[in-house]
Amino acid sequence: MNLKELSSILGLSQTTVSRALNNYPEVNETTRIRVKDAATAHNYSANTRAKGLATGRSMAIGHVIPISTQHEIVNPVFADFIAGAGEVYSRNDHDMLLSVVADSDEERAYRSLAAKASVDGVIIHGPRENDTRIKLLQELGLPFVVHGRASDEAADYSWVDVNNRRSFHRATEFLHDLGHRRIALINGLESMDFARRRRDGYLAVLLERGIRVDPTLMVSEEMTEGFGFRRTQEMLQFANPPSAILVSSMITAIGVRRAIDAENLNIGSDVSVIIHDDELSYLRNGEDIPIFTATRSSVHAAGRICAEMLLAIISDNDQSPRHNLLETDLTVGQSTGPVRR
Amino acid sequence: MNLKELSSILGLSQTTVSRALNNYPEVNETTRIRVKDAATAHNYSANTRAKGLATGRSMAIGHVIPISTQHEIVNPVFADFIAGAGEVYSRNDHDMLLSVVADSDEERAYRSLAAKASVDGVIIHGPRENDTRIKLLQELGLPFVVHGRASDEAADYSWVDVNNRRSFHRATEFLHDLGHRRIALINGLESMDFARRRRDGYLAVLLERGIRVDPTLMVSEEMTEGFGFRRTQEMLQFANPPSAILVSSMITAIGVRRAIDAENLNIGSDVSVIIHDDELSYLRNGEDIPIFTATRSSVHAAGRICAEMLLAIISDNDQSPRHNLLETDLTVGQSTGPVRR
DNA sequence: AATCATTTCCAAAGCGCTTTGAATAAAATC
DNA sequence: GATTTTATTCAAAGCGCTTTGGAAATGATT
Repeated sequence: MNLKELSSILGLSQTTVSRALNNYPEVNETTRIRVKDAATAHNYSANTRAKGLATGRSMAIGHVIPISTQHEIVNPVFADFIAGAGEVYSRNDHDMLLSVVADSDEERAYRSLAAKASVDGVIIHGPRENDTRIKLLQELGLPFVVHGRASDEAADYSWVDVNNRRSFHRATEFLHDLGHRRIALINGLESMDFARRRRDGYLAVLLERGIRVDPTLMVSEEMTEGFGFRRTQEMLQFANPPSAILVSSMITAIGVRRAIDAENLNIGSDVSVIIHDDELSYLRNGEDIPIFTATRSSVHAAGRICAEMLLAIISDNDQSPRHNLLETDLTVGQSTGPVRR
Repeated sequence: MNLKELSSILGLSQTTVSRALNNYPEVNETTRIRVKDAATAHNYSANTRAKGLATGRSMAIGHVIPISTQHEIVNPVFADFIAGAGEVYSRNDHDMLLSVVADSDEERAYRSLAAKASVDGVIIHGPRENDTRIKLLQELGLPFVVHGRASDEAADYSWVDVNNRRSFHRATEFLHDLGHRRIALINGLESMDFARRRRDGYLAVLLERGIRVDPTLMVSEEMTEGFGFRRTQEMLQFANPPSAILVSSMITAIGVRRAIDAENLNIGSDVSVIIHDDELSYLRNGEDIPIFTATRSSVHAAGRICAEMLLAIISDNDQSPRHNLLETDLTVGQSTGPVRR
């Protein structure tokens, strides 16, 4: 069923039928209703590609996902972000286009999206050190929103980010206030911007409060469960082990917990733990009382906010950069307590 | 940059340029090279929508994802599946189109994909009891592959599935051989086909070996961490608690472990645990020696296999159903041991 | 009744590509 | 040297839609 058939059934021109369906004013309301009913009855929807060709818009948003496990992206956090963004797209009749590409092909993927005009905009995930994507997209003239920020990018651009620095600053202060002086940081890859900011927040407190920085208490890697387990296990063997641990992800924290349990130590009393909690649907931080004391910020909501911002930029046709800095909650759970003397 | 511009730059007709780029034989090799070089130089790629309109193909595969947390889909397993499928799509110049929709809109989403002709095929995730999607897609004539199977669907269709029944049958036997008689099953939602099959495998062993089925040892819900924790905690309070637990997911198993640890019991010696391990990138089941004894099957690989099957169906233009039943490995880890007397 | 403004509808052009059918040039055959 | 084949190239139609620039019909105004 296409426009031609539908309009001949209705005895109307394609013009009128098209206008009726797209809610243009210059069509009689009676006719409009008749047309819409017929469209429903014959299960007609305008062919995406033909419509796109005619309007010059694709009604789709692209997400380029590097395949490598070196990146933070094929991880559970991603599923929740995508779910949030996808909700917004659907609600606004947009499609979500995912490109899973090898790391080396990332730039090419963006160029191709732009050249083939297959999307109206893109979301950039997990900005890194010396990220070239922002500059590239500005050159390509493809509207975009960054989930996160790129510290060493001079140009202004639209982003949605969590206040990672303040978040970890507060968490570190909280631990210090409880008397902890040996505070470890189990961070994400510090080539990722968010991880750098978290480290900065952590280091700032040590500096402000005159605590010596111990590099053996700072580790940074891809945020897997195994990483959390291994590094915690190691640290607990130290002559002077940490009394508190700051962990960048729920996933990693699960490994941290496993290591602490394996040593027959108690979280909260023997070792305090604060995590960053993205509020993952499938890995909730407890029900009423949080399991872990946490800096909390919903990545699902972040997905929604990014998508809304991007759609607004596209429809307003206003490329002037927008920003949204989300603050985290510091929610106290059962995993922190005063330092043991 | 479009075809018209490019061909006028080259002093050739659009026909020739198009044919050169699409590797048609009726074009001089010298010309082809000249054309391809120019295309690269001017960063030309054919407009997706125009190409699609002309060819009648979208070069995209759709995935419809119901939003509700009642379903198993916005979960970490999904991220790995998508990554696997996406790899295959990229390699074959296809795009992946994600539709995140409310549960009630699922059917409409498929109809719309078909009517708008925006994809060449779809993957169906997580078939359920009385799943209507298979029938619907057959009516719509949209090629598809099901990840999983639908027990109560009479019609034949293409699927890729794990041998869930045999998998849990073997796992249950393994526990029984170790002397366990009180074996609990912490399963996914049993409205989901895979969960039903796992239960069947489990129940078959009890029947075969003359063990009384205890309904209080069988629970079924969405596979979250919290679910695993709560139910394990409850069961461990029983007068006659389980000595072994079969868990349908790594995520749930993390909660199970938390509950066992909280009781100061030891996994492997006090309580044996076998999980189903999807080999999630971010939640590996240990490095060399598995943490959990597990029935193992990579969901990432399943994504690849589904995608390959679907692309083959589309390009061979052969709708005759194909099947792929994947067997799991039963890998012994540190979480199982002989029953304590 | 004549004029003008509104409302409602339509024919046709155009979006950027592929593909059919034909034309031209070069090579091969007689 | 005339004719047929083969190798290259091209003009134009068509994919299914939107949108421009009328045209026809209706209603309001003089």
